[in-house]
Amino acid sequence: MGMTVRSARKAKGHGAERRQEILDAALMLFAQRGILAVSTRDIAAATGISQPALYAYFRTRDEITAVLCEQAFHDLRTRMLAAADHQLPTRASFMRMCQVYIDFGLQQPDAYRVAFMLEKGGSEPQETKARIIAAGVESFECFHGQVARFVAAGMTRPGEAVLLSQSLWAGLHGLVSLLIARPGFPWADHQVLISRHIAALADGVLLS
Amino acid sequence: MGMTVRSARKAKGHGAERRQEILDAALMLFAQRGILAVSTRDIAAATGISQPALYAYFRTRDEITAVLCEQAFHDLRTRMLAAADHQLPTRASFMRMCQVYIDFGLQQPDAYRVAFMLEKGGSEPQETKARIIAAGVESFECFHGQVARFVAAGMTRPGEAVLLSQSLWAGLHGLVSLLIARPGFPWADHQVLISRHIAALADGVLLS
DNA sequence: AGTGATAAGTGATCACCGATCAAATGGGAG
DNA sequence: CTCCCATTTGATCGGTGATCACTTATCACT
Repeated sequence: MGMTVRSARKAKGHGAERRQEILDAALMLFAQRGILAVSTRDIAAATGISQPALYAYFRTRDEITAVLCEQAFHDLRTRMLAAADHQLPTRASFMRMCQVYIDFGLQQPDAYRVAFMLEKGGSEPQETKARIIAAGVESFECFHGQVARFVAAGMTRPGEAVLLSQSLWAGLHGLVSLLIARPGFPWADHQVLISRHIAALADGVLLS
Repeated sequence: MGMTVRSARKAKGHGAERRQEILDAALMLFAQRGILAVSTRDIAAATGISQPALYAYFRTRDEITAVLCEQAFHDLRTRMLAAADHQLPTRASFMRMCQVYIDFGLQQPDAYRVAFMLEKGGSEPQETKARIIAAGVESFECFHGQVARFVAAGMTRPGEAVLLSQSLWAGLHGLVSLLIARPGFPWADHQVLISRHIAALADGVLLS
């Protein structure tokens, strides 16, 4: 039955590779059915191993989502840095930065959900939770560094840079999280709404 | 044993009252332990009935949260209408409206979470889900009505009113949801951050 | 009062979940 | 060939949401 998959797996499986296979399978299932609807047994079956074997690579189910989250945030940092490189701090580059953030959220909704929208679990995954928050903080600091460039260029309205960054981040997050969480809402055209939103944020943060 | 509670319950229990008792107990537990950490058995025990009895009043666990959500949104509409009554559309009243929304979210974080931040459940609580979204839409329309007053007064930047409303709503939601979902983040002082955020939103929406 | 229909509540149970355990498996060193 | 140890597994634990058949209490009507 599962022999073919099993034997194929056994050929390789140097540990680290297997770990990544699990992550790949989990990511696919998360995107496909939604995070909460995927069980450890599903992930194991999709990977071609038994359910207890997962726990040799991850201490808990939440750790799988946490690692996926970290990977996604590494991607976000990469994107933001790539978009900012060699760009003068103009209003256009400000809006481009905002666009990068929103695109990231809409293209990786599950990672975004885990990072910023997930319910505080009842138990105490303190350490796992801390990793997710740390990944978010790291990305925010990258974001903050970008905003600081505009502050340093004297382009922003008065206020501490950290206040501007957090406010702007909240403004971006609001649209991303609502579009993700409530796709059934009677939204205006996404592109129009996003560009109008970014323009409003720019008007709120930058000097006119 | 549980006799005292049982007999006390049985004295009353006209159905509708019991239903509200369940809602009250659930709301308390949700606020106390977090939504996901409360089981139907917990709610039943707190109400003084057995767990299957819940299903005589609510078809599923999610319906309990949905009803609580509807009640919370009724409260939000009441607050917004009360705050807007007899107010001229000035920049100050605009910011007051924003403050009302944010206060609501921070004071009723669990209801807010259910309404706007909850994960799309894997199964199909289509009808229950629809009720939550409908409650959210209803509140948004109230919100939109308020924004429309500022548009009609010619105070806003160009753009369709619905675009402005959705963008502004997203801006407010972003701060509320992040403050709720990530209390451990190194936020700037809440009050300062909130007032700065509201000011930025006003600058982004209203004409200077 | 006695009786039967009706509503309400309950214990037992189902399938599933995340997580853990002792036992089985299988490839590499001697 | 044999031993060894890491890896993998079937079985199982406690807990979850939900459903079932059964008991209990209430009340209208003869």
